[in-house]
Amino acid sequence: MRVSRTQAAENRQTVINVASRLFRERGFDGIGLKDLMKGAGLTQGAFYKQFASKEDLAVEASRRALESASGRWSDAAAAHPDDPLGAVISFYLSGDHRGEKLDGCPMVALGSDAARQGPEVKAEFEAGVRAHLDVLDRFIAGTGQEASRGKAMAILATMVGAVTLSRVVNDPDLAQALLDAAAEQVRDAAAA
Amino acid sequence: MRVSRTQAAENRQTVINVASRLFRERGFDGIGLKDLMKGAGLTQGAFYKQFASKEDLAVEASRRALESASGRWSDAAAAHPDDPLGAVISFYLSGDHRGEKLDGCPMVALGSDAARQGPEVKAEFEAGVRAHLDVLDRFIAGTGQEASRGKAMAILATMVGAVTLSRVVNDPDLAQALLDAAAEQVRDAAAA
DNA sequence: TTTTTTAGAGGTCGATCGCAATCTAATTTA
DNA sequence: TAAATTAGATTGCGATCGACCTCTAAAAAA
Repeated sequence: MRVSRTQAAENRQTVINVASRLFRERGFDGIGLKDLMKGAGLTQGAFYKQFASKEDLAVEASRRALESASGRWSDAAAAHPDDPLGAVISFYLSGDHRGEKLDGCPMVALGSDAARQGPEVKAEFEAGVRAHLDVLDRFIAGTGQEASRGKAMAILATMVGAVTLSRVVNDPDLAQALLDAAAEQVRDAAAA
Repeated sequence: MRVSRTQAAENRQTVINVASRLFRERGFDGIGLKDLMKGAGLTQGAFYKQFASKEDLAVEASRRALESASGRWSDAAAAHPDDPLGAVISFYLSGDHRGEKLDGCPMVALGSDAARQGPEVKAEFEAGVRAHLDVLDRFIAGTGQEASRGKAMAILATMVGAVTLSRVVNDPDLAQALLDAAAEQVRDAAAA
């Protein structure tokens, strides 16, 4: 089935979008190309006309997921001009976000996996980390840009760690307590 | 080749130990039973005499890894009675620990993976999280046990998140900055 | 107590059977 | 015609299991 040039380009984007979600849900090793393509409404044979390899797709999907994630941060902040940082904290450290395995933060969903990937995937994560830090920087009560950068790093680490931990425990109360404790510390740190 | 009862028990422990390391290095899905057993000096056929399934082994290996990890915290603290918390922070948020994929913290190495596992694996991680929190609790300048628990949770989240992030980026300077920023915030939080 | 049996635990090797990633030939239509 | 997609083939590894073997450990017999 031949498809128009623009349609083909759309298909490519669809595959990347689907992959960015399914990788988050099941891990890079947890989903095969067949299911991945099926999720995009295509068959596996079409894969290698669009991507060089599964790792190539992992790179594209990582970029897409990270961009989407930092975009959500910017959006949340923009929607609450009175307290942009508070808005980011509230949504990120929420029970809802804990449950959002598919669309949630890729640093949480794929952090351990990304640490085992090649430099190209890591480069995407590195860019994503920097983008998130930039968003935080903008809203932190910082004395100088250097002090602010350090605060942003600690805050990002706390947030990522809290959601990660909240997902590896069964007890919902413990999970919520972890999120709450992190939120409190992050608010303090940002204000200090 | 039949072996003695104690030898068999030893073999079982060896498999668990090897698995606790290889799972951390390559993820639950990243290593097969054949290589796992080879690492223990046995053949794959012996596996099902000792374990019901790969998931069964994942549970045992998770427990082993978490116990070892919280043990390291206790040991580090015990070795520095003057500043137990500082000792834990220094070793955990070090460049060395960042590079210790095999023996490092399982919450970092397997956090994303564990979130996708069944409740039995998560139960081991939950117990591990609680054990780590207990160690922190003991050394935090806390007003009451409740305030201290919250602090411990935020500190643990920050530490886990920082090492995770430090491993998903390529740039060693950024990685170190993340660890340093987390260490500073954690020290402040513990003293507050 | 000492010897002899014997059940079966713990092991090896190899088979199964499905799914993985990857590539090629054929099909379709812009 | 030629680009885009497909179905199907290939090749290899995944978890799991079964047949068989060896000897330990515990019971039975001396």
